Amino acid sequence: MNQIDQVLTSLRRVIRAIDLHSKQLVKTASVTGPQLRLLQLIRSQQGGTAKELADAMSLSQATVTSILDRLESRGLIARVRSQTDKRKIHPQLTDSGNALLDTAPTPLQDSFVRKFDQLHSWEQHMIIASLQRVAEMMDADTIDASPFLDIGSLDRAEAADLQGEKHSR
Amino acid sequence: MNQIDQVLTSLRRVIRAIDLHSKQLVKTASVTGPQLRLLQLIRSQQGGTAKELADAMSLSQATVTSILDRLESRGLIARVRSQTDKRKIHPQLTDSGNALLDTAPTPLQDSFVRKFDQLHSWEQHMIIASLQRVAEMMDADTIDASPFLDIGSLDRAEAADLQGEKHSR
DNA sequence: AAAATATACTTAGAATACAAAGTATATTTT
DNA sequence: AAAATATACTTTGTATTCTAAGTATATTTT
Repeated sequence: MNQIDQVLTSLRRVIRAIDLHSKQLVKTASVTGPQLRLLQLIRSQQGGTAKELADAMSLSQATVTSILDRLESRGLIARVRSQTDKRKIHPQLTDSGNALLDTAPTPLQDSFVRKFDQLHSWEQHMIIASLQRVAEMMDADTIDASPFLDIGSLDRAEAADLQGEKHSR
Repeated sequence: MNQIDQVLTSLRRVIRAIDLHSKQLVKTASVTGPQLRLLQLIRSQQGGTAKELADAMSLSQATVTSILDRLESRGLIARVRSQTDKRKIHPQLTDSGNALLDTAPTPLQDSFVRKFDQLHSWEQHMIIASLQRVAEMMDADTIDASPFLDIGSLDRAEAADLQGEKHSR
């Protein structure tokens, strides 16, 4: 198996594990992974707009809309329209949304978190650096066709940051 | 941002990049990422069954069924039932399926492959090792609730291998 | 040989995820 | 001030992904 195949295969395993966990989560916490993560972000980014939440989650606005729909229909959040700019929505946790968050587990399987915590510090850093490297190499691509990307450059973080502004030009 | 959050965030970025690329791919190759990867596996695992393909792709059988449906309806594959065991399906590439594969790009964006190839060998190995480590730590979880997993053990590869046999017990 | 179990696949239903098109509001240009 | 653009969100339509339940065929037990 060549190296790109190994990358592809292990990523697919990871994606599947996340998905399976999300589906397990429904049974214990009665919310899915993305729903739980969105709830957490609504709490931590108090007063944030739907768009800001989408960016923070690396999801499209359309996807966040549909997750908000489900959370709203279950009474976990409320959509509050901004007074100063009526286009904007500020999702707010309801009491039951807050209550659910207080008892919910992590959005990654506990046993993963436990195992990760037990790794040596250098290995944790290696894993995070590798994941970020892959993310940078991959999502730099999505800035249009990015025809003039200087591959040697080290500060990819900037390119990644630009992503959120794709529509602003 | 804590370490688990960094893992979660970079994974989400990677997943999104893969998804966006898959959607770009439709425009150039008229198949999605999963469809293309399935076609490749059908070619390389000549005579394999649907279940074997699902395992190789780390997908459920139901998902492979639905991807096969779409490929079949477009005439890219044919479902051939096994003579010796009529429960089994052996997907076969049609002529147009073969033709498409010959002209299709890689299932990861070309520019990612190019960038990855340009990394130093040690960095490539570090990335692959990290991804596999994460995959092992995550999908070892999916072996039922795995209540008696020895966390200290190093040979996680075995646990991961068992996954494919989940239904055989 | 009949009944019970197991395996391979499909179907049904739900959540996630996207792009593209649509609507409402805000900002900029003319 | 009117027209043109831009932004924020929603709607529509499609694909992917899962589980759970269903169907058909094979294997094992009784």
